[in-house]
Amino acid sequence: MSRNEVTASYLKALGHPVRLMIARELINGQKCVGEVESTLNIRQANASQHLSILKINGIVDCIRKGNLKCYFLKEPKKIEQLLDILERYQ
Amino acid sequence: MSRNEVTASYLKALGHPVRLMIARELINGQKCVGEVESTLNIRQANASQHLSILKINGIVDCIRKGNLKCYFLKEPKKIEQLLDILERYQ
DNA sequence: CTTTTTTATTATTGTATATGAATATTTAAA
DNA sequence: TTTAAATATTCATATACAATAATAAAAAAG
Repeated sequence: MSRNEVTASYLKALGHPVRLMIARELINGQKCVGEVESTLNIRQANASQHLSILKINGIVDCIRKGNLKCYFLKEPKKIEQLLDILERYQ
Repeated sequence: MSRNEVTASYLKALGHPVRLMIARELINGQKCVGEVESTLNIRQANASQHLSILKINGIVDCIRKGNLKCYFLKEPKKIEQLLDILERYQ
């Protein structure tokens, strides 16, 4: 994939209301799948699917913590900066 | 649309390789549809459709110049900053 | 006016995406 | 080692998106 395609894919991954909201939530710290599920009020499978897309695109990563799998932003500052720019004055 | 949805839609509009490339091209100044078409080597209808999506999402605007319709970035600095952040170290 | 140039729209078709239900997998706890 | 809890995957279906061809519309030039 070219750099343009990689960037487009990254933007596309963020360009879904549920996934964007997940990213927002993760700014405040890591969350396990169940927390994402209940915070956003979506189905378990759906949360897992969206997290998978974010992971594939390098937006999040995860670690297992016992029973749970905790997802976190790989580059939280980057996400914060993006949102700052996107929503400044909006 | 909520702020989250507006932002997601904006990201989604940019999250297509052709549209992202159009945005890149427009950083260097406005282009008419035919120029976009030939620069990116895509069909006329396709260029027009992608430009329409960018316009609907507030990424570009256009002015008629005689025969032509010139498209330009509404917030070129914003696009530049986004790309800077997205592609820093990539 | 008619013709040409440029851009937009429509219709079609194929592909991709999103969601939910059901099931499988993984890990920890009993 | 079974059972329960958490997460992932698969499958089915509905919807959205992308690209093309064909056509329409708008403006300028002749």
